[in-house]
Amino acid sequence: MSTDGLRERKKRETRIALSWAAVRLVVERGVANVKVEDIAAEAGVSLRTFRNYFANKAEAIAARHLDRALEIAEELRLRPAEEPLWTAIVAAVEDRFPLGLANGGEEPPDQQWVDGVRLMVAEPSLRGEMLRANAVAEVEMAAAIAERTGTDATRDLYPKLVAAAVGAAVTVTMAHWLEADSPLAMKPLLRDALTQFSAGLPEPGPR
Amino acid sequence: MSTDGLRERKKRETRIALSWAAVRLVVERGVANVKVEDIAAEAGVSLRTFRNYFANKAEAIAARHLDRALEIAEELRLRPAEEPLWTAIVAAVEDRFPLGLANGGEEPPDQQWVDGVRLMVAEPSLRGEMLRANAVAEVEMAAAIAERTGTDATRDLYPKLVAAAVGAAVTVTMAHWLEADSPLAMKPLLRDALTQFSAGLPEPGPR
DNA sequence: ACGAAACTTGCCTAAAAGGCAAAGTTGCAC
DNA sequence: GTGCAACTTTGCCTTTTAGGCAAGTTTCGT
Repeated sequence: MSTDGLRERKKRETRIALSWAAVRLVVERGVANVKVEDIAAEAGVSLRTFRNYFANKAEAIAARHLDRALEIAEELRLRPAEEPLWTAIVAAVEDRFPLGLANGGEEPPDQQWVDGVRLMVAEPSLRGEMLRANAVAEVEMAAAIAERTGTDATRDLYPKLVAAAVGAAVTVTMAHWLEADSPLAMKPLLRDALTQFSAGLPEPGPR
Repeated sequence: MSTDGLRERKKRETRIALSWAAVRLVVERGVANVKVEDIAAEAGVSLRTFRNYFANKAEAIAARHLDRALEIAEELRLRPAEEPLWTAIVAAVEDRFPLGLANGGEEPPDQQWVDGVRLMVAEPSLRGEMLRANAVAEVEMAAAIAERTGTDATRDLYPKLVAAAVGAAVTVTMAHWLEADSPLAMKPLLRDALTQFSAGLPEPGPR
């Protein structure tokens, strides 16, 4: 999956170094107090090189998010073809989601980090960029779904709708999670959101 | 709905003038060949005033989209409370959607305009901003849905999921429509997308 | 009609953005 | 291994964006 020669590997490493540097600095100091120059310096490359990789701060920051979303699509492709669609989707998401959000999803993220992330995702430009990342990944996701269901990624609405539902489930879950005062468990929320999308969202009966 | 005194009205007018100017110029010339200064000039205000209204080009352009999305949420609130949720949603969307996309949805948009719009929405920064506009409107939408269904906009996932589904339906439909070679009718697509979200997205049976 | 509040504008500085070409690396064929 | 082609990094440079601040105008409420 990654013996592409030195050149490719270095490039990926630089890209990741830059985007992690961006995230770290912004979570620490707030987006307004980080210059692109700082990010480049932190990652050990020139400002001009930063611009070869990313058009702006937001894109650099959202790159981690994008990569994760693409991995979910990739994972979906790797799942056995016999597996029912939604089973595969839930598995793919839960598998690859342990969000690069914090370190690797291992240790419980400390409060300072969470606060920083909250501030970060509240930033308008960032939100847009993360949503865009979702949209990019949804194209891959839709293609994977089309393959798996024998639908047509170009002409049919279905695979696009499912892909969009997955993206929406992830987005809504993260938002809900970040808004909650008491720390919620992420996985059950995610599973719940995906299940509701797959099963439909009929109006809840009058109590 | 709009006798808010001169000040408010002028402000709204300026905002709209600016964002239409932005859209027109960008559709004509492409986003790279339009300076913020040009937009301000076209709308008859100073560059500095532009910046009082919008942080950047993308935001100005997406403002039309945002306003439309907010109107849909507003319309949902106005619908009779007895109407079933999804009936009301479909009606609200179809009612307010005749996309400011072209003139007002009346005349069939001419080819040059459609091409321009295609280029415009292909622009990465623009896509992000439009998605962000959706997200902003979805908050309102979720609140309206929560009211209507007796759920809690803060604690429950349901209203957020439905709002996200509406946003996704609109986005997917527009993308699908813009990608199609032959001109498709928008309304049936929209209705179809919404219906699928409400009813669920089970894997299509093997043919 | 008058003062408070809000809006517009110009001025100014810092930062972002991106074209271009020189210098440095890596990959590949021989 | 050598050498050339392709790609990457970097510095330099110019234009554009972004936004703080304060002076001048317009609108609002009483």
